[in-house]
Amino acid sequence: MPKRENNSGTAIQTIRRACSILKCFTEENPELGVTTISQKTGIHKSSTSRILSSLQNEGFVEQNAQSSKYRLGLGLVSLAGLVLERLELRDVAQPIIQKLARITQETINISVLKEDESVNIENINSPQPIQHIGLLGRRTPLHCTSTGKIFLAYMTKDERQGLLDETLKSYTQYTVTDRKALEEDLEKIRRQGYAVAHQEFKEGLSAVAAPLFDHNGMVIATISISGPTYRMKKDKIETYLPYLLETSEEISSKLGYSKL
Amino acid sequence: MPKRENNSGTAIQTIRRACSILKCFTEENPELGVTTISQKTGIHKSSTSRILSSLQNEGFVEQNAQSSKYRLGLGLVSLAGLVLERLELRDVAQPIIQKLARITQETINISVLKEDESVNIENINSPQPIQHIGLLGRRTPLHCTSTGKIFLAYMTKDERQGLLDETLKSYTQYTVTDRKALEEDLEKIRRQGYAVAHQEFKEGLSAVAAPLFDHNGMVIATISISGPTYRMKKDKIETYLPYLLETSEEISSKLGYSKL
DNA sequence: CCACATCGTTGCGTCAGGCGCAACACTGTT
DNA sequence: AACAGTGTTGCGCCTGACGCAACGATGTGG
Repeated sequence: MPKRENNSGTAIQTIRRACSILKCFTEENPELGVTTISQKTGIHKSSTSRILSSLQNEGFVEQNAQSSKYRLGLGLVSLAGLVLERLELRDVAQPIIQKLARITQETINISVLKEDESVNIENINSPQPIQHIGLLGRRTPLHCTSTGKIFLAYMTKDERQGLLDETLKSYTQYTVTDRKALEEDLEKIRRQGYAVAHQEFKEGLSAVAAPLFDHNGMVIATISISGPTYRMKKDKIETYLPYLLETSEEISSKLGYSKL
Repeated sequence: MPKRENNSGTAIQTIRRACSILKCFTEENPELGVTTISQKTGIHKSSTSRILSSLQNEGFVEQNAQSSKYRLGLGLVSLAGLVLERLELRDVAQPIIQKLARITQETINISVLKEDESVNIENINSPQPIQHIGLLGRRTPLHCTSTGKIFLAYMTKDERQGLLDETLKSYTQYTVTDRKALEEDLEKIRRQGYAVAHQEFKEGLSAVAAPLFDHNGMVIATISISGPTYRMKKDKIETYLPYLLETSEEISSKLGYSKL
């Protein structure tokens, strides 16, 4: 048997396998067949079938009755709900950002830093039906998102070095891949207290983000407004900014932060 | 080795074990130690430790650096996000219910039926900080919640028989445990097109719910307003009702439902 | 301040349980 | 009707997950 199928170190294989199967499902491929999964993961078809069947018993995946393809199950939502509940931040922030959502009519996200990515833990989607940008739980890179740059800007240079890859991956023609240019951008973000990103991660997508501080003055999360680039021009962003900063300050102060 | 640790049939033990470990975590006990989990599940301490370690590699659990206790991880949120995204209903409903949340200032939930429980797939919490009633992913019983009674009311009697236990479990002194009384309640709910529950599931908790129909005229979900009983008196509910029904009709029509 | 209790982790040898193989039932296509 | 595709399932082999016990770390009470 091949020693390492996808990832790290010492762990129970069955669990590693089960997880790698779960991770096959994406936004683009929400339903997958046994054979496809088997190919993607390199796990034998029979094992794949058995693992899926086990996961189904637990409600982690469901099987489409007609196509007999599998998809992720509601059991995951229950567990994830507990994770989200643990984050007091979310309780505090939710009512407050509703006002911001109403004013801007754009998508609002709250994200936390998890390893070398930021993870959305709360989102209110824009009522304007363009594209769903604010998927709950979505992970995005740090160096090319407004949210991520906030995290980078408010950590020490050493921490930053540890998290960023050698070469900054380019996602669009606007992605900043030069280390020095990024550092300058971060310096500017620290000065002004917010971060902007235009199409640095995805074409046609723009966002503004501000930091959320806890009682220790640490940045524990970010709040961001995002929307299609054509709606998020400079003047529009300048209109939103005071509301964004007001909101972030209100949440931070409820988390026990004082500016002193 | 004992044949059945907790649940059904033929499945890979490691996965069943891993899942039963994950399911140890609750709202009341969000952080657990290896020994505690081992006792709860009946799995040997060493195996428990190894399984947790594997799950940690996958981001499904995290370990508190100080106490070295475990808690559920953000990796689950990413997967659950994909589940929620799959439900087009959620995209459609989210912008619409924001208006309802603003008007009522109470907690709004959207739930779907999953086996013999209803599962919250979307919630907007009340800005009034009393208690968090609308946990995402929370599962609630059918016969004593406004949401659940909607599902029961709009299914056939046979389906209902299949889902309800022999004896209706009593959660509070107000829980309807008499089969006949429940049927009468459901009949009333069908007539008026909404369901009310006062403290039937939890003391001090009240809610009103209405059905959401898809293009086939099937009830696929419910929308509910919930809050503390002292705020949800009869007159208050009557004030909310037209807004609730208007909202549910708006969502249903966007799902392709027409009243004809 | 040390003995003790309790925590979570880890080598080790064993054997149960997960594995790959191949045959299977089933569906939809040529 | 033959076929290529799906997902599922006995079967027997052998690997890999298991329980045991020892370990280091932590903290607690005498």
